[in-house]
Amino acid sequence: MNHTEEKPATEKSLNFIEHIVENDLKTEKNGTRVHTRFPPEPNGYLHIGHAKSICLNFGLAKSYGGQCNLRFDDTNPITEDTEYVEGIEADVRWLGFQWDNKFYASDYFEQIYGYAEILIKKGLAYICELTPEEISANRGTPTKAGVESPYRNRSVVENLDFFARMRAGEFADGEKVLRAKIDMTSPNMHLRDPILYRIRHAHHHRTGNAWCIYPTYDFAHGFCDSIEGITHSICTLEFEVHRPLYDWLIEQVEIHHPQQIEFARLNLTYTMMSKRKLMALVQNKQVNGWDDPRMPTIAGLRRRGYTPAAIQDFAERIGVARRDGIIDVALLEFSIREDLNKNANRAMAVLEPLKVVLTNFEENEVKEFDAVLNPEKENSGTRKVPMSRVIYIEREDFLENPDKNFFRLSPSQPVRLKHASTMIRLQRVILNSQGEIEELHCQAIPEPDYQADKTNPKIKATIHWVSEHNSVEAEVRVYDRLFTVADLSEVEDYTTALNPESLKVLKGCKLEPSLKNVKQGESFQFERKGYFCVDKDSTENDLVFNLTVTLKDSKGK
RNA sequence: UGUCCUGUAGUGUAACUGGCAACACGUCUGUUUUUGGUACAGAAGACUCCUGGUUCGACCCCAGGCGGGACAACCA
Repeated sequence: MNHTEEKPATEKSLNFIEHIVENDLKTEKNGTRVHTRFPPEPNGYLHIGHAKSICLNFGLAKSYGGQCNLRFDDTNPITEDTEYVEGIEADVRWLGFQWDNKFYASDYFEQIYGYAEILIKKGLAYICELTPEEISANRGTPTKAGVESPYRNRSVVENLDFFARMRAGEFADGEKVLRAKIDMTSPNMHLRDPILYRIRHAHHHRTGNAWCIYPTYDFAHGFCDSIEGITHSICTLEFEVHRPLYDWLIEQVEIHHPQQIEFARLNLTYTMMSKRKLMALVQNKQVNGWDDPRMPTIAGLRRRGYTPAAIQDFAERIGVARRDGIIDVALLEFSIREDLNKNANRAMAVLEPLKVVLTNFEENEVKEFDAVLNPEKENSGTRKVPMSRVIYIEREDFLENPDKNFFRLSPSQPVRLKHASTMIRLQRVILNSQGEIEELHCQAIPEPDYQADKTNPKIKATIHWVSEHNSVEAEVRVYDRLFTVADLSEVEDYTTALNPESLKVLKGCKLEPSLKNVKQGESFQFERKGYFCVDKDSTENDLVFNLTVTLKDSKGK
């Protein structure tokens, strides 16, 4: 049977944007072209919400044989920096996408300036000398019309002259702006003579000091789309009210008219998605940088052990629509578990060790077992696991006074040691001076011997373990959600919702010998615990692992 | 007391031109299992926001309500 071909497109339901694209293709609105773009502002790092947009834009181009540009929306020199453009490029590539072209809004500053002159000549733009406060006051409110600027009806000649002198640097910041002349009574605030150009004597990360006036987002964005021949300009819902202005500007200048389409931004439970607030978390040291594994940034997710495949799968599953909502973070966790279950090799690691002496082992006796690397993957191979007189098991896997639902080791219940075909039966509990359990003495019984004696209790559980012999010590960072509240939009001050237990550093964890020579970024399933990856802080002698996500746990149900 | 957008199982997304409301996650059962994982089988869960209209037939079209969101940066 041949499984090479994809499912026919008709079997897959389309999202509303795909419906639009297919219809445009059918009517040849843009010929056979589909051209999208991902337009980040280089003023911060990308997060999982951006990943949704990246998957959407690049994905659309891919599935319809089109192109997708990466375009940095760098119209505000005071917040932008090359550090961020580099980070963004790395993140997009890491996610698995390659842009057809890389552009910057600043590439078009000269052309955009020309469009401004066209508008002025058409009597559709003017130089306004009101202060920011006056402009704001004159704009009115959504329910109250604005009033026209006294500078609104200057002559074209005067406007052209002032505009040239603005560019020449004759005026200070804020002294003058270029405004569109549209309608101060429009119910859409964005049509009340929006600002097109402002004076900013600031160094731009790409154009240096060539300009001291910069176009606003509204003025630049549609023109950039148009110049690049974008067919579908996809953005989030908050730009919906900007669309009439987007359309108006392009119509006045009479150039290629891309279609702006808005979709609902991603919201995730227990996750904050505001770039500004994420920046604050970093600056206030509530996390350890943009790539802190608790951060929803691409860099954070990468360090946490998330894979591009899992993030793409997640983006696919959540779909695209226009209604606002909030996705359960459990869906993201499902995507990464599904990927890692299939692809991560298994290893045994005891995070909170309890020493167990196997009393029937000789002092230097070592047995060795073969353990499969990944039971979900054919021919994944095996690794050697040694067993010696002293082993460690997870503290939580032993209970002196268990209830009915406890399946693991207890005074009356032996357990199997995974991969070892060996049962251990408790002989003695050794307490320290505080009366706490210090170590266990157990008898090790090979499985055939154990099963041969029909009076032995039925084995109910198999636990992981690590022998002292050749074991590796490591630090393991166990993460929990950064916030305690599911819907952060309902919290006035997010700092009150921070989870004090979002990071637990476990030291002295015992790992099996196969984990001795791991590489940074490598992922493993620590059997029965979860998926962990090697952190960048890891060195040859001091291993550090991050919890990516725990295994699903139905204990106690 | 404006304009625009938006209401479908707990969550998210489908349902093409008006024709049995489907899929995924989550939840719950069971089977298998040397991971309380995975896999497999199954279940519960929706007056499709409400009221009326058009129609043989409405999640879909129309009217009116109600709920949620966006918009008043020289940010994007």
